[in-house]
Amino acid sequence: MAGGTKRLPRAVREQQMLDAAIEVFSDNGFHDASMDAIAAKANISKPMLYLYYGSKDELFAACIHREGVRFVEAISPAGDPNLPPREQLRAALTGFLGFVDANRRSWMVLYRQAIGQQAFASQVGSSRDRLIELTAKLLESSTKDPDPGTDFSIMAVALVGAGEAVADRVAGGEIDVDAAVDLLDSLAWRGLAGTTKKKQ
Amino acid sequence: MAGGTKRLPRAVREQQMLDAAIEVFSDNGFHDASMDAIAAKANISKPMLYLYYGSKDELFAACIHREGVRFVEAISPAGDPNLPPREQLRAALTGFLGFVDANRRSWMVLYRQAIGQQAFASQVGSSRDRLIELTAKLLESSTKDPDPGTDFSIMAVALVGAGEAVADRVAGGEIDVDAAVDLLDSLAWRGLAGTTKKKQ
Amino acid sequence: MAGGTKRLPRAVREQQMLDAAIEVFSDNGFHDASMDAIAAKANISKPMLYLYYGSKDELFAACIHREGVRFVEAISPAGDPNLPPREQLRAALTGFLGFVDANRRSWMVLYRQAIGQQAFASQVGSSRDRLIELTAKLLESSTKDPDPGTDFSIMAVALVGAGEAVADRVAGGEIDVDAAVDLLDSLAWRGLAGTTKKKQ
Amino acid sequence: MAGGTKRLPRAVREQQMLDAAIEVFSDNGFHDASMDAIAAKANISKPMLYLYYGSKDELFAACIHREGVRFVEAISPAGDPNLPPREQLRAALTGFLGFVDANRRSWMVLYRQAIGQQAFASQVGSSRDRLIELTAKLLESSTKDPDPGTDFSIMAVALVGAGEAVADRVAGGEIDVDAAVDLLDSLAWRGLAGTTKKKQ
DNA sequence: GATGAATGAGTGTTCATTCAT
DNA sequence: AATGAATGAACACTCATTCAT
Repeated sequence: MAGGTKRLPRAVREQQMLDAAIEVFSDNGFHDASMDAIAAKANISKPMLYLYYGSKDELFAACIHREGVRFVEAISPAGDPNLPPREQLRAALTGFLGFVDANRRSWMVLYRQAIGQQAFASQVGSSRDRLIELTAKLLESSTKDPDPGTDFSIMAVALVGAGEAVADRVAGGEIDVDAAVDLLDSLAWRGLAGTTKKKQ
Repeated sequence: MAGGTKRLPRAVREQQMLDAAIEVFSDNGFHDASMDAIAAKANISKPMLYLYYGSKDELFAACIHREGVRFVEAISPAGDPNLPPREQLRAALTGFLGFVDANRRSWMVLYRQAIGQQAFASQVGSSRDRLIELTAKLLESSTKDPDPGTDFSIMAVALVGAGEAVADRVAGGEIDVDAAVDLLDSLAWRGLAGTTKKKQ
Repeated sequence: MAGGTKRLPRAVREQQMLDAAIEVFSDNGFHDASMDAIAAKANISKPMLYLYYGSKDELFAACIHREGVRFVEAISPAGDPNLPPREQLRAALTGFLGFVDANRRSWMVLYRQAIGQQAFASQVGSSRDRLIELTAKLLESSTKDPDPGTDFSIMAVALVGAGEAVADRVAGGEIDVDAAVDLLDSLAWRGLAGTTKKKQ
Repeated sequence: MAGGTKRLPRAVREQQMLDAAIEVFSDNGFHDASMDAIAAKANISKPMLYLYYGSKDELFAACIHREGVRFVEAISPAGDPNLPPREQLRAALTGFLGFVDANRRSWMVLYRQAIGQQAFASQVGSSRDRLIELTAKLLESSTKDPDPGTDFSIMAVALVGAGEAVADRVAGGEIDVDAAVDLLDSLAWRGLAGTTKKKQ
């Protein structure tokens, strides 16, 4: 305890810090998260945080980055080109919403946090943009005979937006992942028609 | 100095302050907006802000409130029950996106800001929830022969989410209001089918 | 109400203001008493306070002054030179403690307040000094054959100090006026001997 | 700058801060003493004050506490039960007035200050109450054959009050410690009789 | 005579950030 | 490699005080 400053390899320390940071950031929001609190939670001294990350902003950026990577990894399997496009989209939705469900606090809050913190909006934007692009491609490849004027990337924006809104409810525990996937899948392919009595 | 700060009636000052506050809040985010900056922008002294609004939080809340009211007013015409439901939805979309287009900075950022500011999330949430409810009713009344299990309010969540995402692009000038309205309208009724070559 | 600004003669207004000021000062202490609160309690506008008293300090000084005068008036009857000195002292004690008992909040707190507020200590001091002088004279005139070196004014300081301490308890309701008078009277003439079983 | 503010051990800094605080509080009174001024006088930065004491109130409380302890220590020797009670009282008076004489500014003003600051009155009150209790015991044990109804604690209140009043004069340099001790000692045992020519 | 409107100046408090060890 | 000690710079908020009407 007193003086038990374990020598840990850099990589481990880094994760330890990010874990602590994410927890504190998500609990308190960016501004109300203090470096003191993060250092305390990570069981290290404040100067270590600065040694590793340079500033609060950079630390937050690192958090967003790590979560963004994890997020993309969670969705990537959807990219399996052996599946038919529609299955791919479904897989992507499942990956996305499953991730949100499994990482409610750490991701959701960071995500919503970061969007509000304009200094980081662009960074979140890049993760999101990758998601949108991926979605756009899926949409395009799964649409036979598309109207030539169709802008799939804007369609993807809308779908991802819908996905995010639904994800909020998933994260809030108001709806479960499967129902959310069905809803979005249906919305994508049939619009409101999907709410019409089936086969009747 | 610059603006000749001369005794104005209360109502005028209030708007002056809110205008300034919205500008500063939207430029800097809630936490990075200082009361000093807001007072300066409003050409008044800080104590006036406190006299009129009591605290930074209350000032921000007042901003959200005013914009929320304006927002609802902008969309309300859509409620005309003489129109067929689908026209109503279209009118609502036009009202919504038109408002965002016309009040980019003041609304968009406040909106995104407020969502990230946990203390205010609930307040924004209520405006948003009203919007979602309204949407849900439109969806329901415009769907003939609905599947009995359909949860229109979750559908509405998704659509509003899509709308917000598209609205971001509208506010960013990346897409124009009409195209956005078409897109969301199409998404609502036909899903991706709407991107298929028409008349085919 | 709205606009019912009664034209009151100056003297009345002054008392009204002082009453309000004393109440607020005694409730909150000098620093935590705001001119706003005083004006509100006096049912007048703040500028009136300034018109009549010039500043918060001067207002407080006026409070102390008025209460000081009242205080001295309450004790003065003791000066009746027809009474034997010891009766005079008893009358003075009764006057003093009776005043404190009857004006707990307004006097006691102001008094203790003012002593702590060094800017006003001297002013309170003057009321107090008059009291001490009076006491000293009583002591002197009632002591037959005094030791030539006796400094009655320091004796008076001690007695008045004892009186104030006892007065605190009177104001606090912990002891009643008569008991307090007996105690101090006894202390003055017999010291602790006064606590010895009588006539035994 | 002036003082070469170099990393000092906690204990040292604490005293440094309290010294400065006491000086500033006693010079200006609680409210008019600014944390800035205290920090400046202590040759440290304001955040240090907050790091060590948390708030202005707590800092003031710490001042009162430290002085209170010193005060009690100065008087404690009087508790030597080998001395006859009357000697004990004399020793206590000497301790008390000697302390006041030696710590004029730091104690006197703090004491008078704290009494006026309602938030701290209770804290001072407790020190004072201990003093009163101690005095009451001394009085009781030194009175042979007391009147059964005698309330020594009220007697003690009066005596301590007299002591405080005299202490003010001691602190003001208007009377020296020995004379003050004689006066109070005499007052306690003989009342005004003590001013009568001795041996008569 | 009376006041609503307005502010300059200051206070306590916090926090990201950096030395000195 | 690691940290306890220290601070500069802000910020929200308050209040006595004064115009302009």
